[in-house]
Amino acid sequence: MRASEVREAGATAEAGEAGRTAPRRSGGRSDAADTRCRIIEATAALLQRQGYESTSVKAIAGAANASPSSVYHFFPGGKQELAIEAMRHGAAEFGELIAEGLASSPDPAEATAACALLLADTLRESDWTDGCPVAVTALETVGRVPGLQEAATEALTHWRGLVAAKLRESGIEPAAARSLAGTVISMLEGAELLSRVGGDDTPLRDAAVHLAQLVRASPRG
Amino acid sequence: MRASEVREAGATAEAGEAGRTAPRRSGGRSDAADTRCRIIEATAALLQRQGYESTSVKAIAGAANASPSSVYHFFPGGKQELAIEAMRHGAAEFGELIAEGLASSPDPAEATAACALLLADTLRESDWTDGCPVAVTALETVGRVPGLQEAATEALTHWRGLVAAKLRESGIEPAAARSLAGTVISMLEGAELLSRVGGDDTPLRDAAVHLAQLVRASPRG
DNA sequence: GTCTATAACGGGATAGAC
DNA sequence: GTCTATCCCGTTATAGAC
Repeated sequence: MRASEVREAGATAEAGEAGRTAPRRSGGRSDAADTRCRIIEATAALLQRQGYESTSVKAIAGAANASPSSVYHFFPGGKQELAIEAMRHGAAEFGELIAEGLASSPDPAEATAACALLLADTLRESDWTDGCPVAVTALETVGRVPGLQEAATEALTHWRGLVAAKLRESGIEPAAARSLAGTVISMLEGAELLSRVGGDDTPLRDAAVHLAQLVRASPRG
Repeated sequence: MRASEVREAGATAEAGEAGRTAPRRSGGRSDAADTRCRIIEATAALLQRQGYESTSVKAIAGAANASPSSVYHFFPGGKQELAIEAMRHGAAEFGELIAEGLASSPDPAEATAACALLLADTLRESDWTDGCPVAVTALETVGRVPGLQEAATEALTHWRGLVAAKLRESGIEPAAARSLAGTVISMLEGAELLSRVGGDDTPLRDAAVHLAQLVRASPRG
């Protein structure tokens, strides 16, 4: 989900109370699957911005233009089940963003730097709200909501795999590629944290430079 | 605050209900300043582990062996005011940890790596609970609790300053030192996130290797 | 300064009509 | 499937006794 879409969804939910009570034309795209999808997307956006504890089921329902009981209808496991599914959804989209950055150049150093710059642009253009969809929720619930921790670990592993594949394609040794890819994800996560908290994308831009340096210096890079 | 102290404090609070209701001998160290201090330390420990939203005033009072109204007595601004002060407290201690790591070697590359390894040990030995005292709370409340965001920014800036000073001492050019120091903090934050979520200190250990590489390659390093 | 008690509110979750 | 209404609980914060 792009930042603009998130903002639109939020605005619609806030301003569109009339739309919720008014009968919806049945020829539209508002079938069950669509409602379920809206709930997941709204949850993903809220988790990305506020994390798990600050996001109420009521707020999710409001943002998705649905009633709280609809949420429990589609997700009998309640907030936890929904959050897990939403995290997977957000993680997949974030993975596409990383893949887009990696694909921007055949040179692995430039591609890695491009990832950091892409995150910097996305974050700044969203007024420092659209960061990693996993970080806040994962840190908040580590050791206390196993399903979320598992989903977060899968996401981080997947992203690392994307980077590692790019590094290996470029001739970097598999063991070095794996380790370096983990460091790339660590750096992106940390720099995004600093950029978001400070309201300044310098950390992500510096990360781009230093990541490129690291990749260039790696064996067979 | 060390991990062992945190655990002791928690255990005391849970098992020591009798101690709370029993009259305390007035010759002890339980004066007002001490109670206030216990509240701050308990809050810092809980913020570090669970973040802001998951930490209730009741839980803080329990962990500090005090009553909720004592909390409001010392911190009329309520949870926010207390959290800000606790974050500053935790940030100062974390700064000492970083300084300890930096002081462990005259070589800036080894010193930086030592920081990452020190965090890895601290985190693992605390069963992945004692991470950065700022990260969770800062991410959770970014854009919504300005005082906390400000305290977090101050902490991150301070830590970066510690690293930058070490780099400059070693002859690295000031501009490069500043930028590289920011990247060091980014990497530590990100690697700690990955280590904590994954329950595996490999990211922090890999970060140690790659940070040392970066510092060695920096101009005049 | 610390206690007990409670107000005021919002949270997650459920029941049953339609 | 979606709505309205509601239950129960935990939360922040305050009041007043001691």
